[in-house]
Amino acid sequence: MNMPSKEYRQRLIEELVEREFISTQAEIAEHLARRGINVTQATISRDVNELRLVRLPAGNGQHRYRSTPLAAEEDVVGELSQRFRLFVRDLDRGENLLVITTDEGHAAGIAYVIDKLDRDEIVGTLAGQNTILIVCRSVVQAEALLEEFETLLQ
Amino acid sequence: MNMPSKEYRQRLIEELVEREFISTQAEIAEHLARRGINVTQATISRDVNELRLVRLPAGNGQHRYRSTPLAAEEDVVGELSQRFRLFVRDLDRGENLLVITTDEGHAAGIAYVIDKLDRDEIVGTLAGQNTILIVCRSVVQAEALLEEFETLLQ
DNA sequence: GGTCATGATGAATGAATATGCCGAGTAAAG
DNA sequence: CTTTACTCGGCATATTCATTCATCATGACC
Repeated sequence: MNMPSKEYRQRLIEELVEREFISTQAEIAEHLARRGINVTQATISRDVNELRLVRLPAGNGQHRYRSTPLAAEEDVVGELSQRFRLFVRDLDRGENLLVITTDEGHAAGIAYVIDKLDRDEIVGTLAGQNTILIVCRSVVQAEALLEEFETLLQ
Repeated sequence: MNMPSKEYRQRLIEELVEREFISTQAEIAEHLARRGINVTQATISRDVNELRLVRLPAGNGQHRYRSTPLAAEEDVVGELSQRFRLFVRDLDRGENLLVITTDEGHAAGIAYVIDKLDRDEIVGTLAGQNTILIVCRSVVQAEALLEEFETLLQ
């Protein structure tokens, strides 16, 4: 019925909460209305749920809606870190090698994702059933990469 | 007045929400009560605010309090379905076969998980790079299984 | 002692959010 | 052209959360 689709509206909401200090769903509805999108709070509530937005207390009685990393699925890095979180068991470094232990059977999948990164410092990857070996150009680069991955995994 | 201080109570709350799946403040109050700490929802509300806890939507209408939206997710069936969503592209049925299309390289991983289910109605699974073939005992069972999987993915 | 200020809390209530139910629209199947 | 199945979203309401107001306890001060 409405040309501006649900998807479009939700994208606007995501942008909105990052750009502005939004503390209620009614407020979101107002902003959308100014853009010509008229929906009720009920709809916003459903959107907020699907987008997995969060109402973060400021500690002083104020609140602000924020998106969470858990919601960022379009974002490549976000998605990547999700997948990693799920399947990567362990990270280790030895010389210029990184060893990643994964859930059984997932090594090939993770390795494929890593290959797609097409990083210069990675010479190549080798995947077994639950282990990936990443060969880096240098020890220093291996360390840097390890740290980067660990950050991704928090 | 109360021996168990406000500070102590708040520490308990922080532990609690990380350890258990808590979705309302009333629930928090219950748990505390079992530990002999009797406070009302009003107090919990103030605590939640001061601790800056967050009520994170699971995307399916459920909520869980978390100490930070950035916190790692390690548990829960609800999140397992999330994992599948990331990797399962498509579900299809033909006769007594289910065909699952996955992200490139992930077929083996998903197939392994399915194998571990050890379901009677599954005769066996066959995984390529991005496709899994599940052979069921009967057409009816294939249909039921498909529906079950689809429910998991919502 | 009394008085004042402060902080924690509950009861009641107001504000904000979630949801059951229904109808409209749409697409696929028959 | 029906029927069926789904998705979306409004309305009304239920649920959940925040806040106001009053009370009690504590400590500082005179």
